[in-house]
Amino acid sequence: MSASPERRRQLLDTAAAVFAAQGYDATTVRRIADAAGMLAGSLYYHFDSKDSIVEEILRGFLDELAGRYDTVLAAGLGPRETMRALVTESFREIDRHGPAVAIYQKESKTLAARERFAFLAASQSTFEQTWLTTLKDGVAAGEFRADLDIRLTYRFVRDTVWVAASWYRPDGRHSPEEIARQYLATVLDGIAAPDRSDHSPAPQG
Amino acid sequence: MSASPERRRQLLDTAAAVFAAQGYDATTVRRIADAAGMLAGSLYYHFDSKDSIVEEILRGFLDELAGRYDTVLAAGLGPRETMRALVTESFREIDRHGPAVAIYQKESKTLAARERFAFLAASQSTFEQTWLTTLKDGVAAGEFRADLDIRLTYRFVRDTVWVAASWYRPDGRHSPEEIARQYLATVLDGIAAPDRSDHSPAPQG
Amino acid sequence: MSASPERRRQLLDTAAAVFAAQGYDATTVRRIADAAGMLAGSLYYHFDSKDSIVEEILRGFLDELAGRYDTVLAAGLGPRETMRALVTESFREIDRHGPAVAIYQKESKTLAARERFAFLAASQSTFEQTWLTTLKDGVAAGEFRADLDIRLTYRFVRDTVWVAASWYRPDGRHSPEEIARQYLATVLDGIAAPDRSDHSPAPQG
Amino acid sequence: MSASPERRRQLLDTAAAVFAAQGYDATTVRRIADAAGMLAGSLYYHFDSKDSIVEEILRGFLDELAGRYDTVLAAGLGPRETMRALVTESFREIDRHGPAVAIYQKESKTLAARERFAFLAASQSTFEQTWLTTLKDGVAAGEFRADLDIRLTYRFVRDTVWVAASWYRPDGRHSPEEIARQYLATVLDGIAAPDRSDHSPAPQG
DNA sequence: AATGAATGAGAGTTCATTCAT
DNA sequence: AATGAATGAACTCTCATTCAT
Repeated sequence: MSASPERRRQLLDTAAAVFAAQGYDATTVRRIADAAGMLAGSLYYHFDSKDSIVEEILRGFLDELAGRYDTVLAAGLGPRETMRALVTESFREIDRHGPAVAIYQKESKTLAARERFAFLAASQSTFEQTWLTTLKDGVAAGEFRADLDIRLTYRFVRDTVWVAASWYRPDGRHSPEEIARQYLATVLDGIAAPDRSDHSPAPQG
Repeated sequence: MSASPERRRQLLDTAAAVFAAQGYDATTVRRIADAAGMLAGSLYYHFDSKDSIVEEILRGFLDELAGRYDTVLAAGLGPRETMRALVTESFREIDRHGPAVAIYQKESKTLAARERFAFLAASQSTFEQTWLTTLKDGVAAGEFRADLDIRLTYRFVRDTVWVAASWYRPDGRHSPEEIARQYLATVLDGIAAPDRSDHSPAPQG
Repeated sequence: MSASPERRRQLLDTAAAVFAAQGYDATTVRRIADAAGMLAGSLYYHFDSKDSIVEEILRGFLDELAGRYDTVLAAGLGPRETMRALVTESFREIDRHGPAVAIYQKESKTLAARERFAFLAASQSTFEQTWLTTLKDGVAAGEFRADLDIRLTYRFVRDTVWVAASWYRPDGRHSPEEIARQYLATVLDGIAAPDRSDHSPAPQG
Repeated sequence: MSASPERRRQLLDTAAAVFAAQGYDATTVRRIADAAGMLAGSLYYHFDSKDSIVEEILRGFLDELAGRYDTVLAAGLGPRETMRALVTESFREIDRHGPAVAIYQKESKTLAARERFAFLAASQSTFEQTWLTTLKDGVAAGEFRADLDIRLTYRFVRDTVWVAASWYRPDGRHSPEEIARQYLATVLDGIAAPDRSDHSPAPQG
């Protein structure tokens, strides 16, 4: 259909920004077209449907992220460093494709119920495996606490990372690496001040 | 014979479940009516509009939560215990009104832009103050790390807590208190195993 | 159905006032009920339908008016005096049943198209005959100008009289008889000052 | 190839005819669309709402009429000739835009209560001034009877003129000028035959 | 590559009406 | 005599989509 892949990219970026700001269902095709400086009907020269637009946005984001995660895993770091790297790549992804991540975070649960978006569930499974394995290995290696509830921890980590897409601004004070560092400090070592053995509930012996 | 307020409550609960499952915009009034065993038009005997339904759901949740938070603050606990209590109340709220929380988490940003839902922004401000104060006090009291980025930490805490509403099932394995305990362990002390080489040279023998 | 004809009358008056103020189609049954201090459904104890309410209002008005006109005709006055009497009775009817007249004036054309309201067309025919005869007799008797277009004049007379229902207030400055007198002065003798033979278009010899 | 404004005009004319025939409230948007040979939804490509359609119809009519009246006033004729000209222009307007006038006559009172249609009240005031001034000047100049109730006369004149829109057919026997002449004969000189006994003892030989 | 006009399905909402109580 | 709750049809309006130009 479309001749220029660049135009396509522009349009996808425009659409992603609108979807992220208003929500997928609340976004009309006309609004995207407005933002792109054309009429609603004209979008159909470039894309088959509204669904196909989000699909392409989400696939692009997920493919890229999967690639980054694979690279991290291929490096064969220890669990703690792997986690550091995964988190950092995640915040970088938010930095690069914030709108796509925000859409993913907000809409994937609903979209995944539809056949067309089955790939969302598949991706999620893969990512889940990556994280569960890393956490489990970390516990086995004695790098993470032995009493962690792995699945619960996975959810906490996953959600806090992605939810950042809803407030992160690429031009804000914090670089993605800085946010990742802060985030990791919190998650790895906690926000409590270093232990002075006076916590209220006596530390279970 | 069911008095009006009870029927209203039933309908609100039904609606909340549907909104939470499908998203506000994607939910049709007909679908809510189906779930309630009536026709779409009949809903309008009880409510003015689709908007007024979510509004009532969200107001109910926010009012209740504000009350709980106030009780916590009025207890005058130290920052660490205050945080523990706030988190626990939050997970209990998810336990009681999961759908309402899920709607709040997913839709409030978009809804708050509309005049009718300005109260959402107001509530959020109040909650933000509660958390920021608690965190600041904790740092001042030496209970939380001195190097915390307060705002960033606030966001992490807020988001992880609320996002739990999207996967929490009241009949699941974990009670809200159990989840709160796990969560607090993570956030307060981190997921890293107590490290012998980095800082304190072996915590508590 | 209804026990008390008085209650019925009250309700009809209330309904007539609302219909006259808002128009038949724009008036909801609920609004009438509100004005009557009851719920919409309760009206159906007294009346079969919204249609039956207007029908009763209009029939009441038309029957009464037909009676008055008949009395006038039965008096056997000359055309000029007959006209005077018909006009006066018409304004009195507006005084007594302003809302009913206003509804008739505004809605009868549309309503008459429906089988149920065929009686409107019938009444109108009768009235038309009364007027046409009176005018024709007046011309024949030399009391009205010989060059009158009878049908046109009939319409002018009919419309100006009825349209008064839309602005007439029973408690206003003018009594119905006073308005009738003014009206007749205008229609019979014109608004021009008594002829001084200096009209612009030379009075055709 | 029909340029947008032409299509718009066509659709407005179609809508005006339907509104005039059935009444504004009783007219569904589907019926207008039917009459225009399209589906209901398609109308919304051209117009924002049903309200905006009547608004445009009424504004068009009122603007044009105001222009004609202004031209008449600018001519600086005497009161009697001014009146003649105003009446003639009014019937011509009915000839050109009968449906619009009929809608104005029937619906403006109800519509004017709504903010959007406040312009109706404004126009009416202007027209009222035009007529009151003309009548007053005529009385002062001795062209109209000294004992006229100006406001009452204004209402009679206004209503009879506009109400003609409800029965006037452009293809009927009478041209607008002819109707205006008949009408003026009635209003200016009355329908009574020149009377020999009452006042002037035989007008002009 | 884009426009202008239309489609058709379905959305939220209204409303006359019904009926058990 | 009236209420409270519901029905079901219809209404205005929106929107993704199509297609001739």
